[in-house]
Amino acid sequence: MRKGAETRERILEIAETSVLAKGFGATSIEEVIAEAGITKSGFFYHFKDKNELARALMLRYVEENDRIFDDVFHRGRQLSDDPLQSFLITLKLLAELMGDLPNGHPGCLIATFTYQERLFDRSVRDIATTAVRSWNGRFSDALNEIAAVYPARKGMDLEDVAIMFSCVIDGGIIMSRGLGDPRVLERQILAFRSFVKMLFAPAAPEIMLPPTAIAAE
Amino acid sequence: MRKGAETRERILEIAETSVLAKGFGATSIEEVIAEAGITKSGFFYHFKDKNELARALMLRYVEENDRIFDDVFHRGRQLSDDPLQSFLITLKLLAELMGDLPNGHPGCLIATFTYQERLFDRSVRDIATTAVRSWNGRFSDALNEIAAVYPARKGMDLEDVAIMFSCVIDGGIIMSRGLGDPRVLERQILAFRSFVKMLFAPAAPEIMLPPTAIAAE
DNA sequence: GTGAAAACCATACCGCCGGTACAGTAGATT
DNA sequence: AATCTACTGTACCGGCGGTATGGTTTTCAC
Repeated sequence: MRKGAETRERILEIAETSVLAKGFGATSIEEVIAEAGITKSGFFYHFKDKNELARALMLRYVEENDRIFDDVFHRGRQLSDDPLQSFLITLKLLAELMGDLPNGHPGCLIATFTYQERLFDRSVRDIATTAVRSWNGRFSDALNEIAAVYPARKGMDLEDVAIMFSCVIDGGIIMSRGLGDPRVLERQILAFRSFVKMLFAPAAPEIMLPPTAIAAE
Repeated sequence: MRKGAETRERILEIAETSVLAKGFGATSIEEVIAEAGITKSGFFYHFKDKNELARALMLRYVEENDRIFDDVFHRGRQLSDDPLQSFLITLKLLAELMGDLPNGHPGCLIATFTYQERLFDRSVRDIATTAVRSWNGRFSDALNEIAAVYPARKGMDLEDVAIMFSCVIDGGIIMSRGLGDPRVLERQILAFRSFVKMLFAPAAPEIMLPPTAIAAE
């Protein structure tokens, strides 16, 4: 029982690394089981086919990410009562988190999967869509809370700004890899953070940095 | 000779569509040749192995993208002498271009390939890296030209802003697919455009829209 | 400690695919 | 007429996803 969960977890860990490096289609079960030290029968005991592996990978990734966002948003709210400061702190914490990864961000499973959608059935894609919507909703809520206190610049849809954050993260991961510089992602999140600051503090930036701000520079 | 180039092009077109939908590893040569109406021997006459197909796809994609950027930057410069207006027009043209695609953007080959790097040899990856650097350089140059005329906000590295545009495009493509809404990409480019406007026109937005601006709203 | 369920292993097999090899050919070019 | 281009046809190899089936060990509940 516990041992079964451990093996399952090990399979998922190995598979995720491979998927993020070669893609799902090029990730062979044989290779995964070789690294996990089990047999093919052992693999198919845990996952009835490759699609179920995909679904499990997706679920695992989404849950892990939810935990991270929960944590970082929670700490942001703890460190300031002001919604803007709170969000800026959250962004800084996230940037630090990304920057502290030794070999850069391992990659976003959602991104890989959207570029291989034809390989999965609807259930897998639905998990991804739901997760993305929920994360965007989180950012959107945070921005709307800020806008209720501070007047936002006109002509900017906050929903689009929320989605842009997801774009910057996924794009930042790709650019980090493509340019071979792991720090790009961290810098991108901080650049986005600066834009958020600009968005809500157009005229007098000094006013926007009350002494309650802790992590905000 | 001409016929050979035509067949080669047809193979590349079919392969690219498949790669963007299923990934490179899951794109089978058999499937490509079936759709192209040729035999396996015919395929290997044009490409000595799958890696050479990857390289050809990459080169083709990079060249096509270069042409698009050449065109859209050129038109931007034609429509205004002011570097800021010129860049804003370019961004708007690009957004329109993306929005006019009937089924949304087909996908960025660079993005797929960076998520499948282990499948390709160095030459393919080098093409991608060089291309990304050159595009970022383009945006960076444009931003620096603007900064020479308009004072940019402090605390923002223009290099990061340039890279962010690439992030927004690649991220926007992923989000468009993931959310099932092709218009997300267009909206993201326009949102980034608004940020650029904010970056260089902090105090008085009205001044930044002289009558010379044509496409700028 | 025993019995049952969980967590595997061993073996054999199918069909598809990437890739190689090699021989042949229709049509355009020179 | 000879040559080159752009293929077709056939045959083969090994690896992989996936199925099937039967056996074995480990773990846990009672």
